[in-house]
Amino acid sequence: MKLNEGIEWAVHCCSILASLPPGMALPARKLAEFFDLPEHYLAKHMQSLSQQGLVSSSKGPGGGYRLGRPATEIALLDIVLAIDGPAPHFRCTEIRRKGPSGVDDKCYGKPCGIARAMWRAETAWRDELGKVSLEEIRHTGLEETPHEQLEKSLAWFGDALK
Amino acid sequence: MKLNEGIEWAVHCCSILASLPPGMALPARKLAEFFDLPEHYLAKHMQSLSQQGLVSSSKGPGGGYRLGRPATEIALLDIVLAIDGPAPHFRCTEIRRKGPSGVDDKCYGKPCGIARAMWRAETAWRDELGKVSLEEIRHTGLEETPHEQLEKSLAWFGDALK
DNA sequence: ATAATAACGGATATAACATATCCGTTATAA
DNA sequence: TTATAACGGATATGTTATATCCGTTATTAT
Ligand code: SF4
Ligand code: SF4
Repeated sequence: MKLNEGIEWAVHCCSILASLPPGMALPARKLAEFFDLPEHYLAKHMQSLSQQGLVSSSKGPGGGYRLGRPATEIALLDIVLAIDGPAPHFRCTEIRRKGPSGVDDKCYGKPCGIARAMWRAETAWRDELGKVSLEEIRHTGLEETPHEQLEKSLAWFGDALK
Repeated sequence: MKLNEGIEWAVHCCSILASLPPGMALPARKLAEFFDLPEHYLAKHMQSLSQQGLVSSSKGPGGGYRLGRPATEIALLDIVLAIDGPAPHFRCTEIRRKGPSGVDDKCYGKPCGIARAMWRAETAWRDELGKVSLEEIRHTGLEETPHEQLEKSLAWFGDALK
């Protein structure tokens, strides 16, 4: 199993948006250019974020994306779910009731212990992602980005926003 | 993202093997029949379990699979990893160093905060799966299986093992 | 007004991966 | 000797992820 690559892209983009001066917006085209990503495909992911309200969009020249709410109120989990969708990773197909020993569907109430254990693990995963705010991501990112790159980025965004 | 369906199959099969009388073995053919699964594909998954030592196999008539060690010493995590493989679900592609602001690779030491957060969540997931033993799965399964199905299963396996 | 920008949704095309089958080989028990 | 069964490799099929393309609408700048 492999997680959608778009998750990585989306988190990076949100982190950039979180550092944007208030009132400013960045179009998908610029974000794609900055990370060297396929423009139209990234745009699709940005639209997913927009549908979830994580970012707000504005059309036309000077338009683009900005955060939909403060970075302190966006969890890593929100971004992951926006891209990955809400479906649980483990989906039981009820094989217990198949085959020669299966009995009537009515006899099976709740999902079995296997499914419950898998879902517990998934809940632990989500909980952990829920604890991390975009603001933390942004802050850590800023601290750990090489100085030289920070300067180049600032200059580049300066041009882009002009 | 969707987890391999084989995980569900494999856990169910291991749970059956855990209830097998000592010394007995079940061939993949019988397991597939019992759960109404594609025989050859299930066989592939059983081979994965075998490679990891979770089950031991014996060839020839009367052969098949049995547990490779006591059910108390097999974790749900072991089975999941045997089928799903050891690779982490989140794989960062280092997009931070791409694009116009990227600098030399030497400047990036450890993985960034995004990757670390994603991996922390995955660790939480694995930890949760590591806490569940196959013996618990088996026990819970036995308790929650409808009476009628238990009887049918016992009869069916009685014939199969004869 | 007009032209350029940009989000948006839908329709593709392509690549990657999961699912499933098939085959030949080896080992082993009846 | 025959039948069973695991094993590994090759292949086929289906489904999902990845990526592009198009037409439309909204908005800004000229
Ligand atoms: S609910 Fe449990 S027993 Fe039923 S198919 Fe899902 S995992 Fe198997
Ligand atoms: S290590 Fe972090 S910054 Fe680098 S590509 Fe992975 S997620 Fe992005």
